[in-house]
Amino acid sequence: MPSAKRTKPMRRGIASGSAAVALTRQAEDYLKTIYEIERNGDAAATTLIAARLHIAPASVSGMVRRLARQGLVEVERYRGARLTIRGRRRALQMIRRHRILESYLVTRLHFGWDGVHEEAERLEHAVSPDLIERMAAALGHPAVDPHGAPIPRADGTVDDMRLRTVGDLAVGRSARVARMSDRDPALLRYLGELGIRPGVSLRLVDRAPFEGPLTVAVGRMRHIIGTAVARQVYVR
Amino acid sequence: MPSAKRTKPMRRGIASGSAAVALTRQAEDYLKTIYEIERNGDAAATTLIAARLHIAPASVSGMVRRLARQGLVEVERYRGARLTIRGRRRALQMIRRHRILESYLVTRLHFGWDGVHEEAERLEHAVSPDLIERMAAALGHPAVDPHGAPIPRADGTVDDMRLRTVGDLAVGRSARVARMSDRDPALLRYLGELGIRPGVSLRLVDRAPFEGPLTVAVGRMRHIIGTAVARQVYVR
DNA sequence: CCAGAAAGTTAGCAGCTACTAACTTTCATC
DNA sequence: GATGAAAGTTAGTAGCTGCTAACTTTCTGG
Ligand SMILES: [Mn+2]
Ligand SMILES: [Mn+2]
Ligand SMILES: [Mn+2]
Ligand SMILES: [Mn+2]
Repeated sequence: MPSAKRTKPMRRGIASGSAAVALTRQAEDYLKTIYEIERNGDAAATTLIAARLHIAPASVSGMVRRLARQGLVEVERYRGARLTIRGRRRALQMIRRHRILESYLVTRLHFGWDGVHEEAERLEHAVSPDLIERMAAALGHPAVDPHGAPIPRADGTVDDMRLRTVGDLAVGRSARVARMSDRDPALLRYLGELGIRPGVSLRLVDRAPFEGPLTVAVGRMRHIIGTAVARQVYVR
Repeated sequence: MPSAKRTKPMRRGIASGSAAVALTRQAEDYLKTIYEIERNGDAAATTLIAARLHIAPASVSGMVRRLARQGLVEVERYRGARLTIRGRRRALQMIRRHRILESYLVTRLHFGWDGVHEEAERLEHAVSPDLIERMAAALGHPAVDPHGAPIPRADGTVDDMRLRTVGDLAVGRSARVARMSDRDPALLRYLGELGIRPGVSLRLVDRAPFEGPLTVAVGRMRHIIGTAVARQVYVR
């Protein structure tokens, strides 16, 4: 029942400067992954991409080459991949879709913030730009998603500043929770139980030596959390 | 960013009787197509499947064999394919997804009834059962989609009776529009302009000889439509 | 009944994506 | 600077899905 099928990706849409080419689901996920890794400064290393996507490093080499052939990344052999302008545009488009979807599903269909990521991870490859913009409009064009992540605008811009984590906080300092990783549902449920969510204020009360657990005050509760958790919670 | 990837389809969900196996987008569309063709009584012929999916007949032979291997269809060589119980269950699940999606997109996100089919055709493969049931609940468990097609229930039952078309009507008889094909956006826009939509009453005023055009009365308007159009409008 | 047309199948090819195994390059450490 | 570990690449394999070309089966009309 589909309207068309191609083995080769086909051109789609009107496309202003450089035409938007149809990519596979996998290619789109690679671009997002490379974007996220590159945010830390360096080119995206094969092993990091592989780990994030739960695939073997050998598989990444092949896909990265295909992406390079399509002009979406630049590769320096044995060194890693960087998005081209076109690649970054596409990555940001996918991230916009993902975050609008998460926002819509949580606010309009009462998804839990811990399960919504997986659903968005699939839907982002199937929605049309039209549907995404309708959802965005229905929500009043939100600036952040349910996990506090900034939503890229339709024009391809984002305010994606690097934030400190609770782990970086000095003892005694307060901060407002800005954002947290949405990848691990169990972590999100745990943080939810602790009352740690975007917008909440907290204070680092104590830090045990040798990378030990941290004591944080949230409201009038105190919680002891591990460093792995503290590194996933971004504050402002 | 996906949680897992497999080359081989993997098992998913809990599965009561026979486990629900993950199928590709293509396999799911084949099952739907075979279901629709089989509604006319006969086994689904290779050429018909191919025409509906816009692919070459030779490609169908291969996929049908794979579906047979998975126990979703039974094939009689040179004769056509029929869904097994499992295949029909899966087809109906996809049709439920498709129609709930269309209903949701039209009523909640103001999609036009002419464009919504294409969007649903992609989304149906990406949504979780959970999301579909949330949408169904939000809509109050609708019985028909925006084109008048019955929505299979979550338990796998449908009221999918065969209907007559406007073309079958005797001159002078009235009938209520029940349903129409949703495949061709241009046809839907045309019917919309004529005021022909599910629920509307119409009367066949005249029929020109030799399979000629039909005159139908809709409200106090009269329209002359071709037989090809008349065959796409189902009445009760 | 039989010949040609229509329908259907098989074979061979290609691209995508993932895997493992084997090899190469780069890095880190002494 | 050598050397072993870590990172990365290539080669070969496999399944899915589509294609065209060539072949086989079935249908149809005289
Ligand atoms: Mn997410
Ligand atoms: Mn994804
Ligand atoms: Mn439809
Ligand atoms: Mn579909």
